[in-house]
Amino acid sequence: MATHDDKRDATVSAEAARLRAQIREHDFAYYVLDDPRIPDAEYDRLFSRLKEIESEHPELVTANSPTQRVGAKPIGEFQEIRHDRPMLSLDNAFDEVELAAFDRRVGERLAAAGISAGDIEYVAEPKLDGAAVSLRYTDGLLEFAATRGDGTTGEDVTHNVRTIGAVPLKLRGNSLPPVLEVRGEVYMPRAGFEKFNALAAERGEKMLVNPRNAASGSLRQLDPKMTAERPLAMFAYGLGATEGWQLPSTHAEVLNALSAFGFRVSPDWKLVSGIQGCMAYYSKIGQQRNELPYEIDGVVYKVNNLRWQAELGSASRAPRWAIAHKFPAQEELTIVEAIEFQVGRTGALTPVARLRPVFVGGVTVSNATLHNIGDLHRKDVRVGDTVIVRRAGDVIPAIVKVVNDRRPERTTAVKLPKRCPVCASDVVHPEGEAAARCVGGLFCPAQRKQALRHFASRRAMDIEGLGAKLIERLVDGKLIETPAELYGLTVEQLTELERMGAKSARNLLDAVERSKTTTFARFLHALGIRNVGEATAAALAAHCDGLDALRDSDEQRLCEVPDVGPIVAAHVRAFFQEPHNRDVIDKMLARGVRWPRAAKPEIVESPFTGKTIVLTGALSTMTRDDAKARLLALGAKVTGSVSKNTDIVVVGENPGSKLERAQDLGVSVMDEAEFGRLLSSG
DNA sequence: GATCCTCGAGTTCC
DNA sequence: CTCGAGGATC
Repeated sequence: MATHDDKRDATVSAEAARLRAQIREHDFAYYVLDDPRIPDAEYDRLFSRLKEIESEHPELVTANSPTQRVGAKPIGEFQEIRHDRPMLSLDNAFDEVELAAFDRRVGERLAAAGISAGDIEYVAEPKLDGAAVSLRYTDGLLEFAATRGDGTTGEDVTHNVRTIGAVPLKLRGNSLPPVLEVRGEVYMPRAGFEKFNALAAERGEKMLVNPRNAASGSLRQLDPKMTAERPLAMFAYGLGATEGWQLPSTHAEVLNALSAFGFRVSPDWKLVSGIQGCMAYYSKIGQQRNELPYEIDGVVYKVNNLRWQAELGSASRAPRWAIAHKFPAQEELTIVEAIEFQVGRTGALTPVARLRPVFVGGVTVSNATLHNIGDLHRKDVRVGDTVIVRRAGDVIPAIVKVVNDRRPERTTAVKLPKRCPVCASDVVHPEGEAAARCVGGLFCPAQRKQALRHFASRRAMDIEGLGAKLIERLVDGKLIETPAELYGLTVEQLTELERMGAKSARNLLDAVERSKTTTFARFLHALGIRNVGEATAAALAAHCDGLDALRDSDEQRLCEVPDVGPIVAAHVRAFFQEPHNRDVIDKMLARGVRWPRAAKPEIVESPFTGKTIVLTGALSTMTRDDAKARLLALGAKVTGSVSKNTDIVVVGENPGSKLERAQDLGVSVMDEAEFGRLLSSG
């Protein structure tokens, strides 16, 4: 029966080969082309069938089989690998002047060699923030992978690189070179980074600091199983040593050849000409920077002509034919010079780090909030610490983490002050709450000033020109203590202040006068009752028949108002029970603050009526506030965050994360043009 | 009791 | 914008 078995084995072996080819094709489509051809379940089926065959016929297992990406065992330590051709780093240019100097040097050197180049042609591509690797293929099979190391000798990370889906274990194509060394960047896509961290946080496991560290850290795992779980990818960008292969004549052709071999090459590379071309590319990529699916720290320009590259050669550390044009860093190191506590309107104590000024993401940052005492202790930031400051997609600087190795000796953890730094009242920190608070209330000058600022703010009483600075002077000058006194100010009083002439005084009084006529909702909002913001104030105003009714409502009645529960009701009730508050309100009313009963606005039927709408990005024809007001008038509900209850997301210029979230949830999205059309039609 | 959805509050720099 | 927490809902 030997012949029968032979025949069967041959069939099985053929099936295994066929499965491998199929899986390789699907890997290529998925990881390299980013264009999956079959459902995951179907892929899994092919994969488990191959595993099944291989476990029944171990003799059929090949080293480059897709099942062998994660090798058997963790390694003990990294072996050294010497690069046949050194892995050089790149010189940096930080501005146009340095770039022009590079371009000029290239032109001069070529001219010296008798080459008249004119406007030099460069291949421009994004510079990824990851870890550089060199992959050696012999006869089309991945032999080993090494890190850059010192450029001459790197570490053998083959076991880890094999686990990366975008790295072919076997090259595509028919005529494969006997030896091909491919240089590329291993990186972690942003989405993968975020997903990994979300999962790690959920499981209480260690989180990754940023995608860059994540990539190089992942390559230095001893156990390839760990690396396999990291969502890594690779872009190929160049060649090392090659044997038995006819080199193309330009770098652009090299990139195309790498694509043909089955590597993923940056889809954003471009041929540009001269400095103008480079600068145009730089600003275009710079604009896209935050939307790219991976993190970059600049762009790279390489002389396209390979013969010219050879002519230019290399200095000791870096080639003369390429340069990295860096973006301003989005993450920088700096030193914490002090940690202070600010007191907010509600008495909340917020720790703020005063930083040695540092240039991050295009601006100089000197302050960063630490949110609350819990956050401060979790990060354990201390005075004198070196910290990583980030100003990424979001605008607000944040302290990412402390660099522990650089902590000076004899530092102590920051303690929550026992007394308010402004008024010396007690500080309480209720169990289970994030915020610690000064109990001083309006006795505390900080809280009083913040309360007044809130009262005058645009979305409350909208007193033009009355900002933080002026309030500070009015309170310190004992001209006002509560909002009621605002409505009794005189020109004579005001002009006694430093640098306050008759004209400025008149302007302020006019603004105060204008604010007297307002709406019930704005007035309620302006009072600054705890947990009563704009929306809740509007709900209270709509539900209660005037101030007198609201003043005397008990908690049960208040709870009938939508969005009001026992906690908010208690705050509202307590506010109006307080004699001082009643007094201040009465004074304001006596001095002319009023809200003419607005006729219930006729709701115009429109495509937005009854819909829940979220606005994101900047609109060109109106402000977001205007858009919101018009939508409200059409009977729509405007909220701040996208959820599955959202009907429409209106997207302006530079939309934030809300657009992404809308796409995730399948919420319908509308651009400004369409939005404007529907608004005017309604 | 858990989960989802909103709202409120606090914050940075130009 | 982000976090925390109150309210609503299942």
